[in-house]
Amino acid sequence: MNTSKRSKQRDTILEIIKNTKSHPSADVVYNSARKIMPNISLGTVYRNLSKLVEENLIIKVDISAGAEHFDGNIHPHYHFVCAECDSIYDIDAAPFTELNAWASRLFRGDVYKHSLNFLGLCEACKRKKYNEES
Amino acid sequence: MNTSKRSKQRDTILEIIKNTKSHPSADVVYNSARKIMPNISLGTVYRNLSKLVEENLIIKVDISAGAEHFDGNIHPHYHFVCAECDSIYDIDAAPFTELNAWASRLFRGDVYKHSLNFLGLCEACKRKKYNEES
DNA sequence: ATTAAAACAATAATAGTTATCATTTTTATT
DNA sequence: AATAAAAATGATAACTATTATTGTTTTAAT
Repeated sequence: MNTSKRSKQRDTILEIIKNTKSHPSADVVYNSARKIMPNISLGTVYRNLSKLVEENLIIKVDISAGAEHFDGNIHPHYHFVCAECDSIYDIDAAPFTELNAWASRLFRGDVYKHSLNFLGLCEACKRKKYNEES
Repeated sequence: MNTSKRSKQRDTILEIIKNTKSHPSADVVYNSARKIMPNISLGTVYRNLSKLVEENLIIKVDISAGAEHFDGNIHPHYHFVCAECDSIYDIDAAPFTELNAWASRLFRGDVYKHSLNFLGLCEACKRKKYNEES
């Protein structure tokens, strides 16, 4: 009893996100989608991104950036954010599930999950900085 | 050689944040401040919050909420966010400094720091839910 | 007291997102 | 294949959070 109807727009949006590791924002998805469907509207992109998140087909990256970012990798994992270029990268490692129990011991309340973000300088920006200095 | 001049507005804003554990947003700080200085403007609140963060007198909480939230507790610590009421709580425990080295091993780039947020149900919402069910 | 830098209040502008609505598409049923 | 109800769409208005602008006031060093 799924109350949603398929649409070319949603399929396109899902495919765009599944085929990139760049954790795009709604606006970036919109511009990619327009190359395939020039008449797609920004509202449609936002609506479908929300729906895809609800359906657990994609995830919303839990970072405090200006805009929301989305991830086609739905396996639990952490993220790295570059302080210089704001790029988001996946950390390819299994999360520390025991952290939830750890927090439960310190806090009166139920702990459902956690998110762990690393901030630093990515390889590309590191290289750029090195070249500028030399 | 500090290029900033003191103001009653900034002192008031700092005091408000230092005297609460509620991790207020700019808007909440603005409304608190207006009770003390009715003519303070919202722009002044935003400007001073940014400045206080720059000066490391307060921190900006690293969560992906609708609005920014600020914390007078400048000691490194993690946060708990309630999925029901969006309240933010401090986790009173020393951070796992070794996580940065762990991430460095998995990722080509320099890791400066990390932020760890727990999501769950706070004690107050837990109690509320329990009373509704009974 | 003078003066330049900084901060201010008021408000306009911007970015990101959500809501509205008339039209089109999907999908289940005939 | 035709019908019809539900859902999705494009266009656009509205909204929320934040930043920028500007003329005036305050601060603090001389």
